[in-house]
Amino acid sequence: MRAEGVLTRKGQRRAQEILEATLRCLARDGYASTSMQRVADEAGVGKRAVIYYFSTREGLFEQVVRYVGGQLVDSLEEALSELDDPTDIVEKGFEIIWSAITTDRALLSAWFGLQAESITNPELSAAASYIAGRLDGLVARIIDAQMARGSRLRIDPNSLRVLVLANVQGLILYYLDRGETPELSAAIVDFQRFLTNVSVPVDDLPLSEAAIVECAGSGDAPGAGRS
Amino acid sequence: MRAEGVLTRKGQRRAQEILEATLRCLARDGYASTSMQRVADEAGVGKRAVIYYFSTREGLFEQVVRYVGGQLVDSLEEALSELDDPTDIVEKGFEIIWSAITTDRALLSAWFGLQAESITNPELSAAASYIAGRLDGLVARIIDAQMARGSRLRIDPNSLRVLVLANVQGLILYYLDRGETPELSAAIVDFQRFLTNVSVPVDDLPLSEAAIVECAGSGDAPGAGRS
Amino acid sequence: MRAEGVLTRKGQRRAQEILEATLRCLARDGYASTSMQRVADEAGVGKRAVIYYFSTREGLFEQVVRYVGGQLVDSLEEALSELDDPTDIVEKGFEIIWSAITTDRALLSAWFGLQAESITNPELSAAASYIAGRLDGLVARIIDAQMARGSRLRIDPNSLRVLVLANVQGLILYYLDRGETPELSAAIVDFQRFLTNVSVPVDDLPLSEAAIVECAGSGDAPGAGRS
Amino acid sequence: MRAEGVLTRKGQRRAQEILEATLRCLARDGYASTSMQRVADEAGVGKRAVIYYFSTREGLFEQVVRYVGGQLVDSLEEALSELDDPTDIVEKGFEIIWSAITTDRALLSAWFGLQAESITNPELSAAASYIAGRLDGLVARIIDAQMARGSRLRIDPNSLRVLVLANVQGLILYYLDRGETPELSAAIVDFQRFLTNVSVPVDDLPLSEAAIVECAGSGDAPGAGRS
DNA sequence: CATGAATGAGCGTTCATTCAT
DNA sequence: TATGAATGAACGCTCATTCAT
Repeated sequence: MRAEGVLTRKGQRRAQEILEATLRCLARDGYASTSMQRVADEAGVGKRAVIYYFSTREGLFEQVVRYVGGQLVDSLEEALSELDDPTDIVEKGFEIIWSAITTDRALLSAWFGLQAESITNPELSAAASYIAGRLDGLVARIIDAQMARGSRLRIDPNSLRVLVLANVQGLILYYLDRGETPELSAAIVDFQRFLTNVSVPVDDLPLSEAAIVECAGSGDAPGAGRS
Repeated sequence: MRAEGVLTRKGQRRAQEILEATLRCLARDGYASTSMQRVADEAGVGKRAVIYYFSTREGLFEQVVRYVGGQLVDSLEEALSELDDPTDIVEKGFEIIWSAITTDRALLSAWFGLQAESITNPELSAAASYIAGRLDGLVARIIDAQMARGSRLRIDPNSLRVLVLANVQGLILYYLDRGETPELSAAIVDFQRFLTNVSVPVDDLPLSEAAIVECAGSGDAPGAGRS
Repeated sequence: MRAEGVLTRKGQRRAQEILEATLRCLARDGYASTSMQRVADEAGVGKRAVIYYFSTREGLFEQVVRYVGGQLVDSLEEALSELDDPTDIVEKGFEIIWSAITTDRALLSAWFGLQAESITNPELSAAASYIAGRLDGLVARIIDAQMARGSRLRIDPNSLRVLVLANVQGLILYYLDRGETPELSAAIVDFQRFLTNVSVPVDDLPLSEAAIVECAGSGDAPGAGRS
Repeated sequence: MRAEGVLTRKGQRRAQEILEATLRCLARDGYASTSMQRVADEAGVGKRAVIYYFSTREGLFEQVVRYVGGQLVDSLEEALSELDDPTDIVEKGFEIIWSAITTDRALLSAWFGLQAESITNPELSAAASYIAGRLDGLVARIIDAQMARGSRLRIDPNSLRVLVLANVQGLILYYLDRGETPELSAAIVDFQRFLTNVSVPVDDLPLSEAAIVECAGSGDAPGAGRS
């Protein structure tokens, strides 16, 4: 692939246009139906040009994921960097991710498609890991920052990191499958509560009853039937 | 697609063989490289037979997911039906799912590939929802059973159901991405602990300190650095 | 092929229906686009039934040609049998053939399609020869009848027979290619005049030698029998 | 279809080879048995190449007919252009056509197959008309040349043109159906004689009126131009 | 730097035909 | 007698990719 550093001005613009055309195609037609030909047509260039800039279909999608996924994590990082309060971080982070999901179903298709493919196609692993890696780092840094700020965690930080990532991905998949159901909203709230309560401000010790109770569930939940 | 009800004895056997050949191909070559031709060769039949029984590539994979996914949930259901203790259920369930994952990476590829596709391709939604739906029902039934047995939940049962499903899927994705890392193992243990403690035996009330502490984290975690 | 003699009453009716459905298809879709499936749909029977009665596609078309072509020649024969005057015969014959053509373009498609195929596919020769053979016999009989009636021909009767057949087929092809142009009409009139004048009423003799020689034939032809 | 103007040198050579391979296949296997695959094998190229250059089976045969038919008419034109005497023209023309037929039964199969198909398939009309049109023009030009040279015709020139074409096609069909029988040979001789005598050298006049009228045409035809 | 020509692989369709009942 | 199930062959389309300029 022609790395984006060895291109002329015009070439960069062109590559950019193709990338954006690809996103429009993904949003409209889905992952499997987005062929190089369609992308080329959408971008108003020859199919050959797409190949010239991105070599292969995989290469194209890899760049798309890097491009849009990167933007997502960038905005996450920027938004979260200004926050201190764990509760804020959790809420703000979810808000950003959620709006990205709602806005850009196409990216998700590309992302999960890539992830699924990467299970058996090692060529794609790198691309698939890119976003995951950045998210991973982001979460890790937040956790570290919290700890540096004096919070104590009721859970191993690495384990917490994994759980955060797994929940984000799992909840997204749930959303993609069934849409924004009430129980999903409730689950998100509960997960946020879990995150909030898992970190213990250093001056709150010893543990208060309230914190413990809120950790695992809302007070009114016990005994409620399934709707 | 020739639904599996309008086939002769031989036809059913044949369809079955093709399904199993498809699994072998998926396991060996991955999702993208598994063509109808390869499946046909693997099954020792003509390509035309594959098309005859499953119409399209998507149709084939849909059936594969239904077939293997169904078996997975079947065995889960059977294994869990004999268990009473929440802790046992949680452990046993994870054990079964995990062994299925380890054994059958191919299924997962098909499953997540389908899920990714179904985001934008409505034809596949049904198939993608099938396993999710069965898992959903299974989890719901377990929760109901627990409640019927007198347990109280510290969390809304629907929310719990969503969280369980999201964590299972999220942790699987994590596993697929990075393999079986120590932090993943730790996260699973922590999630299992969360599940165990979220349900309160009716005779344990009022809440003991111990339960609370165990709910969110191991006692030795606080203060630990990232490894 | 299940010859039409070994069928039940119902079977004969069925075969007949299929034959007629085939004609409708030929007229509507043309030779190449008339598949067993389409014929079956048109006839409202299963595709397998078509095969049952006519074995192969070629077999079906062979029967169609025999059926409709036979009817054409039948009507020709009947109409011409009542005529005496050469001029009448020629005019009447052309009229009948021409109306058949105009009416049943489909038959022509089948006929010429078959003829074209039979050039390289010996299986079809028999069918292709059938109509040609009957036409041939018809023309020969007319010529013989004329001669028996005392006419002398200015041309060898076998040669005449061939020229009649060739002109009929050639003019039909011309018509199929360009439609009913003025020059075609003129050519037909001229050909009819040629036919009319090629036979010399016995009581017209002697005839100017020059005319005979220049007009159309070798001097030794008159009076020669069919070989 | 990739018109033969937008190809590279190599591409033109390739298309040519495929065309010639098609002819060999037609000659060997016949029209119906000549599949794109067989043509590809015969030409030693991939099936895909055949499709690339000719798009469809029909397209391929269309080009074959244009190619070989064109060559036939070319050689006819060239050979006839040097001749003056009507008798020579008639004889030479038939000789050339006849040798082409004898040599290349395959072409005829393709030609008449196309003609038959074109009756109901308008896509093929153009191709079917191509040869017919060229032959038509050739005959017309010969007739005009004869008239320009001072010959008078005993028949309307347009009518004559149609009759020539119809007889050529009709006699070819006869030949294809029964082979080279003695009566066919006789008919050809008679037809040639008809052609020879239909044109009256200007210095032969006056001619016996009777001969003119009886021989072949309406009295008002001679001298009429083509409409 | 950029592109048109060309190609191999795969897919899904129609078609004719055979198998088995 | 009649028919549904099954299959091999071919076709023509899209796709991704390579060749050659």
